Amino acid sequence: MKRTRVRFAPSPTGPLHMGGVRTALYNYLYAKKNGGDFTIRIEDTDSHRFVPGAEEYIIKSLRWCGIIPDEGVDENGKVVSTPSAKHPHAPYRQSERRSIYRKYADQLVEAGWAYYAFDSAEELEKCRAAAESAGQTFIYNSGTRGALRNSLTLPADEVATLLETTTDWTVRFKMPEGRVVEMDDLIRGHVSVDTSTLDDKVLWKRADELPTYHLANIVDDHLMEITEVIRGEEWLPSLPLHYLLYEAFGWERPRFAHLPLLLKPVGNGKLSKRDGDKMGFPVFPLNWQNSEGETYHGYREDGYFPEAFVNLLAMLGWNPGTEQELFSMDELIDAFSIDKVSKSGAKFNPDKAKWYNREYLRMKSSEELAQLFIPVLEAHGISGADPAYVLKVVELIRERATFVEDFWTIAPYLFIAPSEYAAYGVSMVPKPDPSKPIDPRAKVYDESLTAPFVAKDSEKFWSAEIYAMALEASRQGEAMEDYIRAKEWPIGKVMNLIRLGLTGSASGLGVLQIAALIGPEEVERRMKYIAERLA
RNA sequence: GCUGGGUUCGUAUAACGGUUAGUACUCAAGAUUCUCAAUCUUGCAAUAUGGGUUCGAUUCCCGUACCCAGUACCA
Repeated sequence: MKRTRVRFAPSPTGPLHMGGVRTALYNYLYAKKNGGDFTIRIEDTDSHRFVPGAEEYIIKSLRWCGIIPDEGVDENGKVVSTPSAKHPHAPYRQSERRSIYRKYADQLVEAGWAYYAFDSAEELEKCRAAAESAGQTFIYNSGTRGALRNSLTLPADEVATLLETTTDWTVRFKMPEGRVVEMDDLIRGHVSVDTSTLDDKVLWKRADELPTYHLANIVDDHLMEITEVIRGEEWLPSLPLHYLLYEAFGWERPRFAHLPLLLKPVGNGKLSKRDGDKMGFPVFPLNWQNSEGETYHGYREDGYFPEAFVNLLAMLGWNPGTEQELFSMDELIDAFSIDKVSKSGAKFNPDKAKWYNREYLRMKSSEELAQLFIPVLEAHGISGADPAYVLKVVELIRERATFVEDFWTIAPYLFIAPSEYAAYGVSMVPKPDPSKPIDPRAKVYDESLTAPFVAKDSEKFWSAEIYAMALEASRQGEAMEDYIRAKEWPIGKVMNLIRLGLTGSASGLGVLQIAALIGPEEVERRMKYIAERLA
């Protein structure tokens, strides 16, 4: 039995988005499930589209997710360029493997599976334009190659000269005529394609002496002893070519699995990097800044736990057939099975993503969450917070939080006094009730506190009354509820007013809980402040 | 256009010829409460469509519609 070996082969043309991470994850799960190796190979055969920093970003992203390669371009942050016991197949970057591919391209030409093509890009462009104006599509294949400039049509000596003297020729695959390629896909089952619909793909380019994806991919997968190729659905159309390439080389081919695409949450089409910022969710694992200085949001920076991100990604297009939804990486490895991967594209649901994060947040201990919360507090200018106090806050808020950041956004007033009051809250302060006139001179409450209201106008009597009750009640500390009930005051109204004073907001945590946390002196201070502000 | 792939509640999916078509997210209502969340309970909501095959089709076959991908000297 051959050892299972899979690879994740990204192209460093930009940041890896969540669809790419999912592809890597499924490869990783498959490898680990089968006790095999997960390798990373960088497919940088397109010299024009190389983006600095992209490769590093990809490796860092996968590491954040806990997807650690057994073998590959980078381990522990350093470049692996020369073969070693641990890295027998190095280098893992195709640009560093340049010298390998030429001989395979030539081998195919010698065997009659490929030929040299001398058509310039402009000539081909002309062919395409001509076909298009005739309402057809130009295909470089058995139907057209006889009329084009290549080693099949040109005399041998001219071919030899061109090979020597020009530098823009290519090696093209000679797509056989009239064959039906029968293929098997681990996810889709049997697929067949007629070769007459396929074209003579470029395999190798003299201009930069680099192979194209197709050649490099097959050669490297073979050399690296890959047993299963698990990749995105966009590769399904080139599967016949890849099958034929294995046949041409006489190599045993790996098994293939084409994963469904990740689709945008609303509307049609696949998830693109713009969708996230438009719809308010990240599409990248980590923040990414492009060359124009624009930053794209990352799951990490938006507060997602890597375990939650991995979990939600795993469940997009795969499911174990049970009702379990929460999986650790080890559980995923244990449950993973490629034939449970669905065939259709999965629309990403940001709400569900948040749900996953909340579930993971709830699984963490309050101590751990408090630890994570400290830096958030510091970022908001709260330094040197008492760890015991922070822990109490976390315990009070944890059930309502989705992200660690929420510990701050839900109740900043547990750390700083409110300076503004929500308009809605202020509007809820009771208005005068004509049917229930209050005697402004009643001496039930502290006159110094009710005075501002009484002095202004009778319209505010009722408000003043409530303020006075709230102030009085707030002085009772944690006993305020009993006090209010004993006095038979309208508990909801009084409590809401105290909450407004304490938090600046019309809704939120329990008043008693807030009072207990911030302490009686702070309660008094805040209540006096609101009395002055709203007078 | 052509070639290939896909199609179960709004979303992710379960049901590998026989179920009142299940679950989760979202949404709605109720309970609870000093408010808001959380929580609990209940509810709304799906087999794209037309033909076959079969005693019986979500499930198998064919057509149609729609969606997606590919159609580069990009991956």
